[in-house]
Amino acid sequence: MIGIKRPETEYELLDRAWSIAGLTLEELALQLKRKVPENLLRNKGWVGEMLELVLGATAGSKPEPDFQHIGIELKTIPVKKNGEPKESTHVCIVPMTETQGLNWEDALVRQKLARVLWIPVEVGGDLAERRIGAPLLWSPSHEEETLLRADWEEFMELITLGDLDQITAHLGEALQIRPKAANSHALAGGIGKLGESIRTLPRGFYLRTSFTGALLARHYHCY
DNA sequence: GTGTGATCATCT
DNA sequence: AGATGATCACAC
Repeated sequence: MIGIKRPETEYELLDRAWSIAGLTLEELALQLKRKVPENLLRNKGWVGEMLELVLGATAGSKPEPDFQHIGIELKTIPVKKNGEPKESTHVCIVPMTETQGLNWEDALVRQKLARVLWIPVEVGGDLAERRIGAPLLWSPSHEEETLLRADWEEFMELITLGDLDQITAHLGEALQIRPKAANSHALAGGIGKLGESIRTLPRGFYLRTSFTGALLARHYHCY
């Protein structure tokens, strides 16, 4: 069964996600008539792309939630045997031009995180044998949103003031900014210290592992 | 280059 | 070992 048709409701999407829970990646790939790669070294996004396919996400690289018609973003999250995430979670590119007057309410990062379908996938060992976990449909709690917003506002102020050199992955409690580019020589538009246009390294917003780990634990621990 | 899907690999 | 900075593939 290949789920190519997009789910029309939240329930339909969640139902489909539950239907693949427990499958190995090999079993999922078989359903999709794909080959499991040897490893993820040159296929870092492979697991995420398989899940997009089977859940009926519109393949594409548009800067919007995967299932915009029902307001849901799909995120696969690599989890260790103890259930904790192994990696941070990329959310979206960081806007670095025309940022003045940008509100949290309108921020793409808020739109994407407003409702997320988390699909945990085992990490480590043979790629083909890793299992897909139980889906979790999540929206930030009031506390979580407050945290995210505070980080975002701090970052956007630095960007708007041209203080890009002050931004490192050490900043931010829930959200962080790290490079997001083909390589360290890539250039994107930005704002200089004098308000002028500059070229700088493209960056992305990421959720810290501590943040996603806490939200997974909060929802899965009650089983 | 931009933005999607992310994980890799090096440094501390 | 964990986190930070760097990198890989693909569509357009």
